[in-house]
Amino acid sequence: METEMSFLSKSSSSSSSDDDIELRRGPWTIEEDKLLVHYITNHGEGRWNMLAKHAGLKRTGKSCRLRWLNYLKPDVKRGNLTPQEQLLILELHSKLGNRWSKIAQYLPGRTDNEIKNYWRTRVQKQARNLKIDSNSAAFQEMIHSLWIPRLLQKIQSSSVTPSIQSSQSSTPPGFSTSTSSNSSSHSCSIYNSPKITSECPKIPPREMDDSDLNSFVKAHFPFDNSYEMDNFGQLATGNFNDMMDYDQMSGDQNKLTGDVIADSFWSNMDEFFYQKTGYEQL
DNA sequence: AACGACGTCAACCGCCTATAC
DNA sequence: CGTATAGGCGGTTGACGTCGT
Repeated sequence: METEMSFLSKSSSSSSSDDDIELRRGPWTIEEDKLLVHYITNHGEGRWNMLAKHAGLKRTGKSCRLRWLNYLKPDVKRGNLTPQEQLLILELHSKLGNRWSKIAQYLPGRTDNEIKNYWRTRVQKQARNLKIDSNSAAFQEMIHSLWIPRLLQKIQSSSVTPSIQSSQSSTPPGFSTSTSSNSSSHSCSIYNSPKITSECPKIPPREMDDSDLNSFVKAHFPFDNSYEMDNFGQLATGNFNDMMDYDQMSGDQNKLTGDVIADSFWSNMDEFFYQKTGYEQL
């Protein structure tokens, strides 16, 4: 790690002129993380350039801010996105486009960076494989008529597993827990699929303000941190102590819960597309 | 075992906007 | 009003891990 560290002369920066210290770049060390967390715990966040200096970090304010928001902040969630979260991202992206920070506002504990990475590595990959422009109407259609119903189905079928089963309240509104016999044909008209259940989340109209979006998300994707913690246990491991043993958390627990669902979902997706569309797989 | 291809994701870059002066 | 600075955002990069051959 340390060997990859590079430096940047601060003299080129217009934001500070007092000394010509070299700024570190590249991966953060545990020591740097500790300094940053300790400083923010005692003094709060903000004024990042000053913070970096006072915390004794040879980093730009921007770098500190990013490290804190995307990694160190206690409520940052780790682990694969749950099907609910994936569903919400698909929905919100269709409304908001590449406004990642806006989308992230509706996914507690998830960062814009994470959502952006998810979109580029998972969703855009599928578009590439299908040779469809991910911004095209055809791809949007694909998402709404195939992916989203499939995700809803996944959510529903996994509602009997511990990952989705609510420990204290009910299944989130918008997701049926009904054990009705024809659940396998579950789909939703709003996604241009042939069959309807009234429990599907309704896509808000194209033009929405923040309160519209908030209402939609609250009504249909009501997972907050406590809900996620209840249901996914170690999945939400965003505190500093846990962060300090990331070696331990690589895999085991995650694979027991939401990750299984997410992994199998994506691993099945290629096959699913092929069946539904006849598109050649690459 | 070695190697290359590919996927993931943390981190950086450059631009834009808001705010202070 | 104009300029400087900080913060925020989306796009991109590159290190590293995994998988297939």
